[in-house]
Amino acid sequence: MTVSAIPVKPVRASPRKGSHGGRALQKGQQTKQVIVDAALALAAQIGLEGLSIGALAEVTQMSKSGVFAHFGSREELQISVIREYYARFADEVFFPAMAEAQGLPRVRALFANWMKRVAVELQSGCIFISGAVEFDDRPGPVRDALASSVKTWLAAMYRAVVQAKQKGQLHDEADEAQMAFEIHGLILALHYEARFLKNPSSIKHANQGFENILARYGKALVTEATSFTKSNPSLKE
Amino acid sequence: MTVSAIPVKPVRASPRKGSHGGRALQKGQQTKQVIVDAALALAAQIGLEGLSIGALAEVTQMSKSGVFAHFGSREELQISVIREYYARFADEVFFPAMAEAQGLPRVRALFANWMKRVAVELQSGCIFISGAVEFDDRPGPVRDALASSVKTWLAAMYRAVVQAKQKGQLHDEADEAQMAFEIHGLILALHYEARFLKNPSSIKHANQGFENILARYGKALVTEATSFTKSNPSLKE
DNA sequence: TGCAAAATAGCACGATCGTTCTTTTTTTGC
DNA sequence: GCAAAAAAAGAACGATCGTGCTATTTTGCA
Repeated sequence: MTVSAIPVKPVRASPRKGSHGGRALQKGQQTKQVIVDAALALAAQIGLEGLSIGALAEVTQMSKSGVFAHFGSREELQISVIREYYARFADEVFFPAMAEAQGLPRVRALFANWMKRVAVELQSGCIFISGAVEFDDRPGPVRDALASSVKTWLAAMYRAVVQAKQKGQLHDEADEAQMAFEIHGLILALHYEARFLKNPSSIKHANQGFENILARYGKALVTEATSFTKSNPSLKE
Repeated sequence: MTVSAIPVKPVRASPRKGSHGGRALQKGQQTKQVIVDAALALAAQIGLEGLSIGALAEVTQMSKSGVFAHFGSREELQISVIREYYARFADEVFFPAMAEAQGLPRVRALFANWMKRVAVELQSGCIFISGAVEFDDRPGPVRDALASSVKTWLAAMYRAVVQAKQKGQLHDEADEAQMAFEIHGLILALHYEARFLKNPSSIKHANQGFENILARYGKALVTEATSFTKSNPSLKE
């Protein structure tokens, strides 16, 4: 298959990485990273199942066997892609939000970062969503890796909601799992309606939906007075 | 690929269909229907892109070329599957709900039927969802057929919401498109969390989410007094 | 009952797939 | 700079894919 993408030259020989002399990656690790990067871009477009070693070799201007040797199997390649995707997702969505105070501010930040990322993925595609469809009844290590990544993220979002309730920022009857479920639905609807149906008002609807959820579960007037614990957020709280 | 499914014997020769002599389908149309049925089951499991003529021939115990001849191309087969899926969806979800009175009763019926169908599809898979992911940036007639089917259904749901508002059953500020978007999100989250993540409380969350939406957009007390126009629902209103 | 037409089978094609094995090239440590 | 080790290439494999072509079988109608 001819993939319309700009070829990515593998590093031919880069003796030391950059100028600051942190242990440079071995050559093999360098090119493996190049391959995984290309694979991630490819998988975002056409899905994890659409990932082919041949197409990947073409993009990276390597031989099929050269690409293959880094992973040993296609499944291992797919799992590497999932790990890479998860790492980037955490960097862009999760960690920045941890700088916000526990409770509603952090919930808002998590959602805002999530939205920001999905907005980008309306062009490139999201493998947490496409992968879920591709592997929803195909057991195996790839599915396991994907499900575990997704669960970790959703659990983080859920924890933030629980903390908001513990801080008294939500109604006493508010069901945290229910709230997390509805938020997840907004993101999925955004992805579906914007990316597939090309409906341009989806972003607005997703944001409005989030405000609606906050209005329903939150206590009416505390929305603005919650910046008191912005001190020293631990990454695993 | 070996598909673990019970083979479906094609009709060998059935001179007349049943006893009541309505114009029986030509033999060709009969087997075509058998193939499409099998293809629908297969596509629900592994996606429209996973549909292969070889696997289909195996399941229907025909030759590859025999199967192929009915469609002329794989794309045409996929489109046939989409049409069949759409027809069944309309029969199970849309038409029964049209028996309910315009307004909230019909909105409730549409959602309830939708839920009922998705609950079944938690085993088999939904090609409106998997297809959207597979074809979200793959232009062509298959994508067109799929998008048009989905849009038709979502528009029907939207119309029902609009009618509810026209009947004064929703707040004056209620945004119908917003409400339809949020409902769609609930269904998508249900499908994702139940089918992929195997989360058993998803159905409860989806139903609760729907009640939450109604509570937010509806006028508080009219929920029960809305059975006055149950007379003669036209199918295209 | 026979005959044209429709339906199905059989076979082959080029392409692509993941993977294995062997050989060549490049990198690395001394 | 040399030798050992690592990385990459090359070629081939069996399988499966969609599709075209030509036979064969089955059907529907006079």
